[in-house]
Amino acid sequence: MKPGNNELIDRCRPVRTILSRVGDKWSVLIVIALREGPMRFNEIKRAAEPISQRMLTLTLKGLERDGLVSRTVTPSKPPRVDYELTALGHSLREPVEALGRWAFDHHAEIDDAQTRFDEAELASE
Amino acid sequence: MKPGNNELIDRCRPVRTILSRVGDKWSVLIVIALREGPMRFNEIKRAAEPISQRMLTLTLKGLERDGLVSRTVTPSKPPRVDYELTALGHSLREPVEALGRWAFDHHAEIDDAQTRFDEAELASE
DNA sequence: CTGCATCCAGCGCGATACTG
DNA sequence: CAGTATCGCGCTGGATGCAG
Repeated sequence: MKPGNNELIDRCRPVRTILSRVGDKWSVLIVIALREGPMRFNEIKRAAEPISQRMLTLTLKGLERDGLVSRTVTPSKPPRVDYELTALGHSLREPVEALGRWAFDHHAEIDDAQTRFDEAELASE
Repeated sequence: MKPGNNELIDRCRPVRTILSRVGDKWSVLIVIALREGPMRFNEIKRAAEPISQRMLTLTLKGLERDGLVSRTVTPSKPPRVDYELTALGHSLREPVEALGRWAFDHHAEIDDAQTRFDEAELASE
């Protein structure tokens, strides 16, 4: 086996971890929602509808743990919590938006491919 | 509610679909493995270790359905099946590799952030 | 308003065994 | 070699209720 083969996996390990963040159901949506400035919990919830409260909490905590989002509590009454992209979070937007553009540009092709595939499958059954 | 809010979701819907492909556990690994040319089923399996046979089959079928990978059967004995990136599949490599570079460049920062977060969490318990 | 705890259904995915 | 079929566990994620 050529050495290159195993390096593929090794070099991809950290990448895979991050891709699962990016690929999870809500992370990207939240990162994009926060692109123009800080937002409060329920603002994000409305912007990212139909996210459930539970998943918003969990996703925000994950993003905060990864250092992509900062959380600021203002202990007023009622309490106020603002979320904002960190510098790291903003730097992630560039490659993510590139992927978004790709998706936008090609989703018609993908739809077509899927339709053709499904029809071919039906025909052979 | 401002109209802008819903556009966010609507414009992201096709994007989200594609992000789930990209974010799933094996798709990207396979796309990268195929970057230099066609490979046979078991070649990919070895390159993408420790993928299970089941997941390789399913992932390849998904990629084929999306038009990212083509499947060519040579009915010899034993049978031979080659998988290869389509033009669409190759075009996906660019944004994916950009994301990969971002992940590679920043995974140390993310590790640090996670460590700090986890320590802060421990301290407060 | 913000967020955690609990319960619960669905299915992603791995292990294993079998076919052409 | 290249799949398909089946089973089962664990995690994801939704609904609801409670707390600060």
